Amino acid sequence: MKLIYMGTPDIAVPALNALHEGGHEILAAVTQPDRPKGRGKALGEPPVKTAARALGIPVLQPERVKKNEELLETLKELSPDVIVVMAFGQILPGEILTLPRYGCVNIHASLLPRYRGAAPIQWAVIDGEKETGLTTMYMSEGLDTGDMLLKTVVPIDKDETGGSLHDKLAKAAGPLILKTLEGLEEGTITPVPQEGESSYASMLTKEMGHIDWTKDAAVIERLIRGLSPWPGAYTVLRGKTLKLWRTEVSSLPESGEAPGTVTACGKEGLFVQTGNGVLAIRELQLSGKKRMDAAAFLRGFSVKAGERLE
RNA sequence: CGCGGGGUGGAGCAGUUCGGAAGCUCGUCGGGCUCAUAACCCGAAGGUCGUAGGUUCAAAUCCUACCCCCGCAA
Repeated sequence: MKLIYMGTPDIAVPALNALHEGGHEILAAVTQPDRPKGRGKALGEPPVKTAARALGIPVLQPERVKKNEELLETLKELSPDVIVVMAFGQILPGEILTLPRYGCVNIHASLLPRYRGAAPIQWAVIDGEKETGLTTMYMSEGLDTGDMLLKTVVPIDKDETGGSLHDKLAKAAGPLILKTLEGLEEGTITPVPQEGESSYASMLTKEMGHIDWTKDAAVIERLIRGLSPWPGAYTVLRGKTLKLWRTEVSSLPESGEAPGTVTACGKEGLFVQTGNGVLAIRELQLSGKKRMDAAAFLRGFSVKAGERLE
């Protein structure tokens, strides 16, 4: 099919490549404008732009897509059969949604109608879900509310992080979108309205990662996994940010001390009392330092039992 | 020029203020003790102190430039 691809971050790259390899004619890739990023201030281009250029696909980077006559005209001239959207980052106006013959198809990283919205992957981990997946759907003007086409189910492992799940889903998106387009062309897919329990996965913020030690150890452990590697979960040790990368719920008995208190530290790691249970810190990173395992950290930085994490 | 921390044997760090012997906790190797051990005791190897210049009798330490890593912010 002749299509236009809209997407921005890493997760949208494999699907673009798959469409290209699958023999579809990609008329253009629409992505967000280059923005300053990184430590310096250098202008960085969205991953989808990099990927599209590598494939020789023209790139469009409108500042915004709503009320953008120029963009609308360009899209009309290209006359795509379908527009495929994955993690584009902007809401598409009705004029665009109805433009292609087969409409606009979105790839969403959850099993809809659950986890609509911006950060479905991380929230699935944080909530302790056993599985999640991808859903392709027709786009409507609501947020991830359109009729569903196909799904792929992906299990969530015990040690799954937001990052690892992100990668799994990104890979799975290619085959799913190819199958979806094939089905649309052959008329073998019946769109299904979203019914049943829906939920919304709000955007992640840095502040979410500030650990509340009064929570259950299991809840904190999942939060740390879900927010890894971005935006990361952290606590504060002696006034410095201490990121926690890997933890385990410990079987050690509770100390009876206040939540956030370090109860023991040694080769096995750092143990922290939570609101319910003890959490063992395996891998961490102090502000300005590299990420390292707890044993290495303790060799150069002595933490005493009884210290508080805030 | 967005703000800030840092580069010291294989790992994590101290030492830099106020120049003057390369140190700590581990790891590795050898030996000892032990029924045994990730425990304990004794010993050893291993370092261009990020790079390049400069100041000095003398630089990890002071000055200049550059490279690299990381936290915040986006």
